[in-house]
Amino acid sequence: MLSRLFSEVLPDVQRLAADWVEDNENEDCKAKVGEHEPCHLGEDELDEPQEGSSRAESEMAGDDDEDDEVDEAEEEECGDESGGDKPKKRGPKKRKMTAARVERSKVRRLKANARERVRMHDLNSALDNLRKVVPCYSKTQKLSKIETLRLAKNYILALGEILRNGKRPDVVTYVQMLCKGLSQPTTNLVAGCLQLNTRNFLTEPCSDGTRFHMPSSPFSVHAYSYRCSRLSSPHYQTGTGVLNLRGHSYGSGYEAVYPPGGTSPDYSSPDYEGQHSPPVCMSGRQQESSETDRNYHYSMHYSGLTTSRPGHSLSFGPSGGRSGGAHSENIPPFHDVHLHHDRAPPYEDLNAFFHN
DNA sequence: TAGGCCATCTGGTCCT
DNA sequence: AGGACCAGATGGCCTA
Repeated sequence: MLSRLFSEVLPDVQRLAADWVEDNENEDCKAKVGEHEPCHLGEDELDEPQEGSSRAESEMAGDDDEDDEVDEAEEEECGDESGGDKPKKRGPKKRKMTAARVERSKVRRLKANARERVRMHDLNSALDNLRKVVPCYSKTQKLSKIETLRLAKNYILALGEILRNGKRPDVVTYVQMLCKGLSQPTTNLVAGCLQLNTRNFLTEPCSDGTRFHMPSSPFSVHAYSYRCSRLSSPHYQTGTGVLNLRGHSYGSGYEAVYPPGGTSPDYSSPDYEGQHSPPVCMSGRQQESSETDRNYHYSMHYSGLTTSRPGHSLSFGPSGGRSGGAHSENIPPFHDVHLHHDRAPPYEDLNAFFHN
């Protein structure tokens, strides 16, 4: 089902991400699959097939007539005289389980297990690709499968909405769409990413002197890489990279993707459907290699500054948005912010950072 | 220790 | 017949 989703909904996204991924993780994955040994296969169970496996056993029948002369007793054992309260099974009479047949069944089961492992690894690779193209990506702390799918769905819907409207979305709306149905940690994560992104829109002057590059296309996407050690652990706070979101301290570790927005997410807004979340870890610990840094087209580095506004919504942006707050009051200053402003075509812009 | 997430095994079903 | 796909079961790992 997941693979169908990917193939139907995200073929382009996957293709774009694949270039970046395939040389790395896919190869590793395949290698692991190849060398993986079937674990705990339960030889005993295979030697004595379970009752439920009768179909499988019968499937492999037909090519071993040479075994038919074996024990008549076995036939009674696995015959269709189920007796008792079990309904009589229809279909071809089950062949008796000879030693050779059992052996073949074993081999077939092993092969099926190996195929299943490969299939699941492929599926996981696709999920990894998907993680890289949804907002908030971290190599060190992956979103769970279900959260990745939910966020991807919301992201697609949000982008589709942008396409339909042909204009920049309100950040509040954007956050709401992205966070719909997400767990609290993921909601916090996405919102935190958006907060940081919006800040940079406001604080980082563009090369051409303008305050913020607002491409003509609504698809301008800006990504920032943060550092995070563990998404599900709210207590990872290190000396750097911790900021506060809705009264909680957040570090970073994630790469976020956003359309440009002018207003802030307002968690106190009645429109906000996401759950208000407990603190989520976004540790500022510099865990990843400098090479990883280089790989991210957009990267953000900031020193550990924390704002504490318990019980308050995010509030930033020059226009104030619904929260109406001035970002300078709520946002810790950033140091050494690296932001690239590209004027690439919409879709290139959208995906550019995934390949850098 | 409970709960969440995950990988793996397994049998059933469908398709080629 | 064999492979792909699916869902249930199981056990391991991690975190609160």
